Amino acid sequence: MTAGSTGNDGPRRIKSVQTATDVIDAIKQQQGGTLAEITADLELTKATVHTYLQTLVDCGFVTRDGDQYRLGFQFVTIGEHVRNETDLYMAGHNEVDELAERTGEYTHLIAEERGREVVLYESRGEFAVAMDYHLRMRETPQHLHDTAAGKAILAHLPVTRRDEIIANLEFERQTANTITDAAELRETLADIRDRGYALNDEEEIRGMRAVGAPVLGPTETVVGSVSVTGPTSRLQGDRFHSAVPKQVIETANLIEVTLETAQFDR
Amino acid sequence: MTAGSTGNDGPRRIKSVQTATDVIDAIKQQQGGTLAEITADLELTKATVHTYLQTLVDCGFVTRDGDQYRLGFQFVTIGEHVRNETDLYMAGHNEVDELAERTGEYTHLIAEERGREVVLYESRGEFAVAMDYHLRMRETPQHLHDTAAGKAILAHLPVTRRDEIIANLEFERQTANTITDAAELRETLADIRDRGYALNDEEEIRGMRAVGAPVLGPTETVVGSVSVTGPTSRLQGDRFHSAVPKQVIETANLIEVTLETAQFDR
DNA sequence: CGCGGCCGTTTGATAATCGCAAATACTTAA
DNA sequence: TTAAGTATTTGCGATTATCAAACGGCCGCG
Repeated sequence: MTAGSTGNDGPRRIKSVQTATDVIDAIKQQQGGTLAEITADLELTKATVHTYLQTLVDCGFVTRDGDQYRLGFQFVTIGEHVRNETDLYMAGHNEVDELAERTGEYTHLIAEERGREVVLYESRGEFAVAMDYHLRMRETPQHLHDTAAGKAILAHLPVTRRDEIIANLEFERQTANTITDAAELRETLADIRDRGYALNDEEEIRGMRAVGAPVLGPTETVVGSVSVTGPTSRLQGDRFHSAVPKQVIETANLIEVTLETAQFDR
Repeated sequence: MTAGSTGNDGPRRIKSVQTATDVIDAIKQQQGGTLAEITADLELTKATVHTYLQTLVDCGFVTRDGDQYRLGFQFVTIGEHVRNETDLYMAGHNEVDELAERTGEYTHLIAEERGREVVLYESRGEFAVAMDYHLRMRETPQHLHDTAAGKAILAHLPVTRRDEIIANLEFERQTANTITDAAELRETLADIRDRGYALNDEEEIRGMRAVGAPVLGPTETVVGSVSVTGPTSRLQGDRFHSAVPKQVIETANLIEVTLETAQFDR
């Protein structure tokens, strides 16, 4: 049979690059492993995976220590490069530091990519206790519907993108408060647009609340968001519904001004 | 002529992955660009580069905004993941923060990979002035011979690796003080081993000094280093040659203890 | 001591893929 | 409208990736 008979339509892609991505993902999820272990997660031969690993080591994406393969520090340095190229990060990380100082809680600077939230920067206020969760959230892009920062962004995206993202949401329940259907989410998003800030009332993690505000660009397009996260015991009443929202919005506005004013050399 | 006649020996590699790496590098160096611009840096056809870019976008390594291609935030999140998997980072970043508080200067936590230094973490003390250089050093792996942290690592690497790295050094002169030949470097490294700490006296950047100490693992293998960097005006006399070195070594030792004690769950 | 099992590595062969050239579509400017 | 610049698609031949199978190294066990 001919090659074309497989019904292989669609735009053309480089299969080897997709395979390499699979290999990288496998290493990432296993937190490093031997050739045999990595191969087990991939529908490929040991020999093939071996060739990919050698190539990725050459290119610096993977390191090898004995028979353990791990992701290379190149991801750290390129990641740093990407952050420093991002106007939102350059304009915002100092403000987010100050917000952490003023509130004493964890603060985050968030961007959106492919319908997920990306933590560009995290700052820890003096009352913020060590948590494991903040590692997870920085490592893996989270959904946009169950965090304050995510909802703040989602609320201000262009309608078409918003609809597209909502349509692809899985609404996995994290806590009793997680929003689990599209209608409820849309209502909440309308509220957020009216108020100018988003709340997360133990919707992602039990015992944790958060306040988020969008950072808008010149043409009202949302470029990201800022948020404050802390235990429900400290985020209550007036502080949760008025004082902290005011501070978060103020920070977001300051970042907006910097974004429009400052020239980030390119 | 037949395909085999090219004398293509050497270990087998996936060419498309190497090409994808070239594409990523081109985007990185141009700080993003159009298809035409990226193609100009690569000995490939526009059509070919186009297919690679589409693939990389699919895989999340590249984002597209209109006709501008940029590296994706996936590098940020994977980079974060790699850092959090690194024992040295988990054991050291708090100590490096404290060192910054105590000295008031920039402090760094450094690892080594492929003969270059990688900035795992940077902390800014209250007297540390904003610098552009610290962005550069975090983005691009630096050589090991012209920084305090680098020399501290190099001094304690196993002889074979050290010789290998020194043999591949280019000794590019950065300032009047840069060490520019292997003999001089070896002498300095011997001193560093005797003293237990490394100095950088305006060898990388004019006006900047630094003190670095190695972080050693259980079997005396070096796993990284810690350093303090500041203007020569503040790092002088006793402070440069005794007080700060003492603090840097203390921090490195604390990290060593944490590394041996703590169980980083895997 | 030698054997079996379990790694990682190499290799031959061929189906499948990549990469170029050229054609096509899409945008903007004049 | 044409023109000139983009980005995208496609046909096709040379190159390459992939698998199976053989190889080599290491450890533990009988």
